[in-house]
Amino acid sequence: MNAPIYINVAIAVPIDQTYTYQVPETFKDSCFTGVRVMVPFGRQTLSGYCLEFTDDPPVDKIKCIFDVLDETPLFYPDMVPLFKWMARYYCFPIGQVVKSCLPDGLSVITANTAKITPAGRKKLLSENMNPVEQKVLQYLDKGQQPLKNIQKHFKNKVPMSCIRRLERHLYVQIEKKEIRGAAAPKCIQYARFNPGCQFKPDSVTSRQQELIQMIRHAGEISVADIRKQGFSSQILKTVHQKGFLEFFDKELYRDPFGETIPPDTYLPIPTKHQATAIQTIENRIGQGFQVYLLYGVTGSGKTEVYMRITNAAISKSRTALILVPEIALITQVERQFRARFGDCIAVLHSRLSNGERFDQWMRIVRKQATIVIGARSAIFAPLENIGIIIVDEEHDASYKQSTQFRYHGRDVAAMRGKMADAVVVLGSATPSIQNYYHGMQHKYQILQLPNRIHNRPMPVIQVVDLKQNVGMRGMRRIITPELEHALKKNYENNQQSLLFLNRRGFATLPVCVQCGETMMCKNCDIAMIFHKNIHAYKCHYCGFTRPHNTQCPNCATGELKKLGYGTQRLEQDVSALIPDARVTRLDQDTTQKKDPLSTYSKNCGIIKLISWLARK
DNA sequence: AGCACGCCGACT
DNA sequence: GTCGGCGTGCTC
Ligand SMILES: [Zn+2]
Ligand SMILES: [Zn+2]
Repeated sequence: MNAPIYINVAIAVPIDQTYTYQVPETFKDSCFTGVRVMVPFGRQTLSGYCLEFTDDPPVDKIKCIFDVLDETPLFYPDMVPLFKWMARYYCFPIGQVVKSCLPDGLSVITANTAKITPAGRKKLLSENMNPVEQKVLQYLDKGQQPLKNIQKHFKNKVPMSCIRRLERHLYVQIEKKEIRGAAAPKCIQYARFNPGCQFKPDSVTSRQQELIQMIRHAGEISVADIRKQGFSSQILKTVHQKGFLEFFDKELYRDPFGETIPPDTYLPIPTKHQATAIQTIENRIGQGFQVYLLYGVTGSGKTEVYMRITNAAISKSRTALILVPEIALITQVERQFRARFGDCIAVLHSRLSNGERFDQWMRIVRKQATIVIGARSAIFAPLENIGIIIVDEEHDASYKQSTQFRYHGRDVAAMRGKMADAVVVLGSATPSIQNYYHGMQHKYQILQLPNRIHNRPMPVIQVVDLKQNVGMRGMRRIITPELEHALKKNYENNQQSLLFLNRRGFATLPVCVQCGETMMCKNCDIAMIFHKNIHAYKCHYCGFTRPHNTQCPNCATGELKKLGYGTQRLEQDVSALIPDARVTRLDQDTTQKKDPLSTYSKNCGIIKLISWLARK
């Protein structure tokens, strides 16, 4: 008789505790740290995460797990101490910590689902029944529904007791149902010639023979491609039934960017400071935990340092994790890394679809990707044996999650690095005070890149006091003579100009000509912004809109004057100022696409990017 | 978070 | 009596 196996399970409920379950013999070979398990929890059945094995159960009454949901663990055991640390440090229930660290769309939800019974259908015909119950039965007659949906459908007007009464009278049956998340590896059906068959050309029609020839020629080909070549699904079915070809599923890797990037052909020679930084970090990889603060001015070539030290980690058989604050920047960094490292890169960020994110996650778990580039949540990527964690633009506030589980990506990075004996590199041209202090205290080591690459001079900065424009109207308040001159000079020299303005929209201040009040959002107490493209006022906080001809809500009759200067207006005015220049606006309204910076890096013509990139 | 239990007032 | 509203406590 083997000793019973116990596991500690974290369940995504707001309870600051794990629970111990027994693993029955049937699951002893499939239950690992990092898989999800279905467990009985009170009267419910929930999915939980297997965190660790244990020998001594804390209480006497130990239940058994019902099922193991994953073949492959979703994370490696070395994440468990990090989960526990985060749960304590950020005061967040451990089950929900684990849940928020894993990609969305995996959670299996079990819902109490109500289903109408034959007796219920009969009752529905008899007509003499409580109207509320009748409505519920009619609703369920169209198909079974989770209890929550019933509540939602009837706007909480149906008391639970009513449903329970229906159950008691056996008009409905209530049982627990699993609703699986949508994210599963996307598979494509492929066909190939069945090598085991005895192919007799005279046993098929000429069209069927064409198909077989084509498939034999191709080796393997997706069913979708076969259909594209004009073969019907019927003919495919027939040939399959005759045993000449076989179908198989191939997992599709959804490349979020789908483009091939030519490899780097030459390596830039590092500057003296770069070389020192690279050497220092490289020597440390594999020698234990250390945080470096890479303090490099803009244009000093931090990315080159990142790539060199990533390469060092890879050649020491370790993995690398690169955190970038903005999704827009991920694309840039990814392109450079892909050019040097090829396909062993996974990308994780919030704009991937659940399916794409799941694919990337599993590529990392299966060690098909050893370099991960991503935004904040990528710090939880299931990499094993991490050699280096790089946090680019370390000072950036978007590393701090500001809802729910309020972790700080940069601090978690430091802790993960510490637990994994990895090297952590925090890069910034303007380090955060906290980390600079750590550097001064020699807790972190500061590496400086004081010069720009190729000894390019630092940009000339001229501060222009806008107070000199106080009396001006329209664009002259914003575009000073100095700026106009600089823009025109750039245009004549065939160079780009970038203009930054931290106000989205066209007019940012709708003021009533009659009473002088500013029109605020009725929900949010901030000014409504006029947007030219939708020709309406919009609240940037809640999205509430009002039509363009809205009258002052305060005095009800006053016209609104569109004051204040936003990016759309700047775009219009600059176009008027230099009519031949190509002007592109880059703000949240135009940046929704996955690759906003591509135009920026490709076009060397005369482009003005009027924008506010950094933060909403 | 669910879900039970239990107590109490408002109805048949 | 019974229904249902809500406060309290538990979940391996
Ligand atoms: Zn008014
Ligand atoms: Zn609003």
